[in-house]
Amino acid sequence: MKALIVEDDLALADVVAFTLRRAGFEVIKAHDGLSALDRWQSEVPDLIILDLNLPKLDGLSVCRQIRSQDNTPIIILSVCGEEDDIVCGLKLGADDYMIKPFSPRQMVARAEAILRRSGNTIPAPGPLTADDLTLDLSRCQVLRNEELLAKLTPLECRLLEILLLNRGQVLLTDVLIDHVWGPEGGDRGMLKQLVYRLRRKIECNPSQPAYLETISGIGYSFTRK
Amino acid sequence: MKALIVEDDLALADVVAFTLRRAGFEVIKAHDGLSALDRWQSEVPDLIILDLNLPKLDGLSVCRQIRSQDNTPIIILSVCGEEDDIVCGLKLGADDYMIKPFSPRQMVARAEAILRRSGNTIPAPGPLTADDLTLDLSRCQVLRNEELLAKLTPLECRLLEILLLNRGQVLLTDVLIDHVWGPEGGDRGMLKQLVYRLRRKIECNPSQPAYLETISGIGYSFTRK
DNA sequence: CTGATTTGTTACCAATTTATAACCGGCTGG
DNA sequence: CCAGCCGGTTATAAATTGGTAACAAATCAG
Repeated sequence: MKALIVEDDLALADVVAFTLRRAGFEVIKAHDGLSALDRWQSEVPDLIILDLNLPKLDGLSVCRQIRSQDNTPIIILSVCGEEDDIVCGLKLGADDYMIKPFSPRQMVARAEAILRRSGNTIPAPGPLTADDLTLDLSRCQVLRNEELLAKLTPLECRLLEILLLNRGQVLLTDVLIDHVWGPEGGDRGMLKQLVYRLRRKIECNPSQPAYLETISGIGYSFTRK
Repeated sequence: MKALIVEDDLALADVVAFTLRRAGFEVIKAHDGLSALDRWQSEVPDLIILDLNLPKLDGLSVCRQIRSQDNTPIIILSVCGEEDDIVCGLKLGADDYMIKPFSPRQMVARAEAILRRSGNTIPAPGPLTADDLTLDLSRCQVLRNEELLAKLTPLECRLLEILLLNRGQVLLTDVLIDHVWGPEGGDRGMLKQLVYRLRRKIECNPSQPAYLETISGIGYSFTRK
């Protein structure tokens, strides 16, 4: 299941991308209206998340262009106070809308609802593994080589989840905070603390992490050695 | 006995499906009006649960179409505040209606009432077993190795039922609450209490449960050891 | 109506989880 | 150099959670 995110705010685009990836989507991005149409034609996504306020070509035009050719499900994003644009977008054939700011969970829920309506099946997220580690999300447990390594708390579980979903990539501190606590929910101190506790549970030698690497000043990364 | 569920909210459709299956129905689903008619013609269900608010073809139209050809029992679903639609649906020949949210039990009761009225017999659910335990739903009794272990109260019975139906899986507290008390019906305190009482009846050592495992912060699971 | 059973409510405790603050060493930019 | 930031560590406080118990309210059977 492939989703195209069209959003000029890079930070927001990242949050949306990670959230959808976690829900099992393959994600591609575009940061202006023209490249959005490019990507749409070349990649043929199953779902489009479309910001209305875009450089080069505004979201409503993108919406109209796409609708003139097929009915790929579209969720439009808009800031509070632009109700007219939303109505306009829905008239142009968009399937749903969301007002910024919104919670990642809400977005996944809407995306799934729309795909369901358009007759698609929702991908089932498989077990998360990396190297010899496996994360059992339903039980909040980490296994190493099939055997129980540690029981995680709900927050630790969410942190490890997003790290594993994006293993090998560097995740910005803000992105991590957003995913674990939601918008307006956490700060760097709390993340520092959470990383520390997670390392103590999953690293053999927590002071010299083998899995959870620090990228100073940027964020963290789950590295496959 | 075959039931067709027409509902675009997949989560709700699942709950309804689950409930009817437990009551002994074979269940098929449709998520929009058009496919509902398809399924109805191809599967010839004995009962239809029909949401009114549907994509592609609305519930009232579906109802009219079906009634124009035969009188398969129909229960319509509607959200609070759409009384007009319900009246309209009943005029079109629907047999009963329910306002969302509703409890699963209520739905089974209505379904059985309608089938009884139309001269059908109601299926008898089979016994549920796991490990050496057997739950006799009709008598609210738990057997261990064929002999009586405990008499359960109706609520305890419903709790054990959903746990056994999903043995090995982790069930979220909210899911359990919904199944036992219905939406808007219970809270975590009541569930905690119910689990406590159930454990005292079925566990050899209630303070170190062998069957009913706690997944802290998440929910419970019936584990087969 | 009476008594037993079932269910809901409240309180308490222990354990766990999460938040907050303080300290330290290293690095960096001025 | 050094002031400030960053990240790791430690300690402690606050909040949450789950188990237990006692009791009140509701329900049900005789």
